[in-house]
Amino acid sequence: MPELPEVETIRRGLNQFIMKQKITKIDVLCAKSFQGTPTLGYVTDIRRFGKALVVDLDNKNSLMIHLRMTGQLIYDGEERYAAGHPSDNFTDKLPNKQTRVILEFENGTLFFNDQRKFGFIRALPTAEVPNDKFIKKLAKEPWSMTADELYAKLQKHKNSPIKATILDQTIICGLGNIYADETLFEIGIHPESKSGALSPKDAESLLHAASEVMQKSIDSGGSTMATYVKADGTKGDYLEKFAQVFRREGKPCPKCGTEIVKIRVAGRGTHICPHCQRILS
DNA sequence: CTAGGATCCTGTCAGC
DNA sequence: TGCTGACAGGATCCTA
Repeated sequence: MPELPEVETIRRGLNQFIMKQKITKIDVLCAKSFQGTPTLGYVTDIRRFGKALVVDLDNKNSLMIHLRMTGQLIYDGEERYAAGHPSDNFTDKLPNKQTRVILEFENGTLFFNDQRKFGFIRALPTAEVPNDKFIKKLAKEPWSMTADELYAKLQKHKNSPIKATILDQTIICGLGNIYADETLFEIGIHPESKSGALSPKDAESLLHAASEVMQKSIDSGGSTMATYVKADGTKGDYLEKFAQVFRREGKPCPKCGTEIVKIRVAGRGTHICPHCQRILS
């Protein structure tokens, strides 16, 4: 679930709360959620690779964390910092039914919650991080990629719908279901368009839109996540104020007023303006 | 090699 | 009320 902007928001939050702190104990409540051998030490760095986080420790080991669809990281210390899959339980008493791993720190506790158990924490030597089978395959993030590079990849997957192509982290890194829909809306391209139908200029505007959409979300302090449950416990309007099309089916397109429609593309729920987004051919 | 569909798992919601 | 199927902010595996 969390896409690049949410994971970056989590990274910044954790940087504030667990950097230089020592992990004193790790409790694995669900074996599937923790790969490798738990390891204790001081946090020396918190890095992000696409949608994955890597917590480096001073003992030459690292903890790679991938939240997948429903992962949450909630730090409970003097104050609580919660981010990840949005839900009411950000304010729950923890651990709860969805808590899979508990990392104890000197001054607080980090809970890894994950309803569907698709996410995981993986312990590995820090030196092996660049060779990790997931991290190794990641493509560049949109702001680091040239239009020529993207265009070449689109040609390589010319028969796949463009939405499926930009969800593939080995082609372009960071987009998930929300930002893919938002990006394609911004550039007025229908998600079912074949990737090969995009021109080099389309590739350029896609990169630009993807960068802007994700950067805007990061800049708003993870409006999509961290502020979802406000201090008083009420729900924030994290998607409402951000999304132009995502989960806005039945509502008017912000550009032209046509009703937004939900369809299915590449096996995922997909939101479009049928007037602004035409199928390229 | 690419493309498309099933699959991992739990929870919620719409429809009967 | 209780059941059923569809679906979910991701990625991998299997098949054609």
